[in-house]
Amino acid sequence: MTYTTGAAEDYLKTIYSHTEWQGDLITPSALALRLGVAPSSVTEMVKKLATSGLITHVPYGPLALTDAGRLRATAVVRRHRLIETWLVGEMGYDWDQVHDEAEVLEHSISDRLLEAINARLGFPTHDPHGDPIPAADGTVLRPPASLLTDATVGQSGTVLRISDRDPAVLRELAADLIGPGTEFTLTAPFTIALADGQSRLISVAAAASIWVTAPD
Amino acid sequence: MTYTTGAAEDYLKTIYSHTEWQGDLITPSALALRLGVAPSSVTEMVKKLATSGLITHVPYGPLALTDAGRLRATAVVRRHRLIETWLVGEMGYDWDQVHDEAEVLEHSISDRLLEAINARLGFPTHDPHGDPIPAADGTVLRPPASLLTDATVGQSGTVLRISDRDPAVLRELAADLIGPGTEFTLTAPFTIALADGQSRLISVAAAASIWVTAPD
DNA sequence: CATCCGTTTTAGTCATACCGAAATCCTAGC
DNA sequence: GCTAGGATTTCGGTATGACTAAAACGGATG
Ligand SMILES: [Mn+2]
Ligand SMILES: [Mn+2]
Ligand SMILES: [Mn+2]
Ligand SMILES: [Mn+2]
Repeated sequence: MTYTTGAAEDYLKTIYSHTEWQGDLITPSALALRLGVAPSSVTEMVKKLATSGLITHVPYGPLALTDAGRLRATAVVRRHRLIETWLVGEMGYDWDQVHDEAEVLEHSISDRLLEAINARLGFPTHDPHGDPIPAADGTVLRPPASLLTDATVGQSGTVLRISDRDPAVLRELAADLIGPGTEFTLTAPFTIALADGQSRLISVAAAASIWVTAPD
Repeated sequence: MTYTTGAAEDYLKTIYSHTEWQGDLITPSALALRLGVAPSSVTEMVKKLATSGLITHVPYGPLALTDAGRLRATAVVRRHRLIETWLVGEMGYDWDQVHDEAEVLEHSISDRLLEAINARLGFPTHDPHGDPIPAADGTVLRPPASLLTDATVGQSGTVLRISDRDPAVLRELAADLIGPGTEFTLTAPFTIALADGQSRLISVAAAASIWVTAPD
């Protein structure tokens, strides 16, 4: 019933994250791939999550969070991102070093401690990677964004977020002083001009991790 | 081999804690009692811990930590107490509210984060309850202490630590402004006179939780 | 030397999270 | 419409961890 192991939370988070920037519902096979487990493992967990009223699932169809599931998922995401923000803001971590620690702590920190951290940080709205921190009620403020790899030459905009999946990418961009808020113009695939006129060559891996303001 | 689940850490911690102030080795039945599990459960865990080289155990005899086991145990205690100190010092917790949170986090926080917390706190030597924080190498500085219930009338001394087992006791003492460092003279079982001349009536439960400097 | 208490053995339970192989479903393309 | 092939589920397991009651055992004590 009140089934909330760390594994279940990770499934919920992954289901939620898939829709967060990609838009469409996730399929069991995509979920298996993302989590690095066999499809049959997904089927099993899906059964438990559906029984607990956290997702809906028509057999052979894609997965969708229920309201309860979305609330639980955003709660985990909220923890993850607040913890990351805290590690960078107060504990001396770099933005490429926070993910693993947050991945563990998001399952064990109490609500009370989380809110204490939140208050200390001054109720931040975004984590170090530019990801919005869901509110306690599950609300998320997320502006339209598109990948730098989908941008056209000449397009200008602002970096909104960097996927924190690949630490090497984060280090590359940190060295280039590129992060959320950076204003740019794409001058070639993938070279960008910064506001101060400097030019930066971006690796393909990095470009595929950078989400920017949607073009007009 | 490198067997370190949360449960195993709790067994090690409990074995260690028993010797910390009581002195003698713990027996399986005492351990079972303290942990709230059946004796057969202890036997099983003891087998695993012994196989992993963390404790020594002659059948039907008491339990003793090996050097490796003691190091692991003090490491967990160190985490527990640093976390408690941090919760009180920076996160607005009262000293009767930190135990449960520390009980969970002590198993999931990383060494790196622990050391960052330690540094922020200025490398404290004692937790909010007056318990010494073991060093990273397992060293513990612990002055001789005895229970207030064992003190004789007229005896003077300083409160060294309060057992954090019972939150109600902690709240009682906080209301009386009694804590580690409080100087006192025992005027009756259990009334103490404080340095400013004020007198305090101490409940039996509280007196049995207060450790004071050993009499000369 | 018998008794009895603490300890261990035995034989299980229960929960969680996996997996591969086989069966089944669904649909896109013919 | 039919069918092949890919996705999904079912089925039968494995593995681990933590726990238990009941029975057998051992050893110190009276
Ligand atoms: Mn992250
Ligand atoms: Mn992040
Ligand atoms: Mn404690
Ligand atoms: Mn303490």
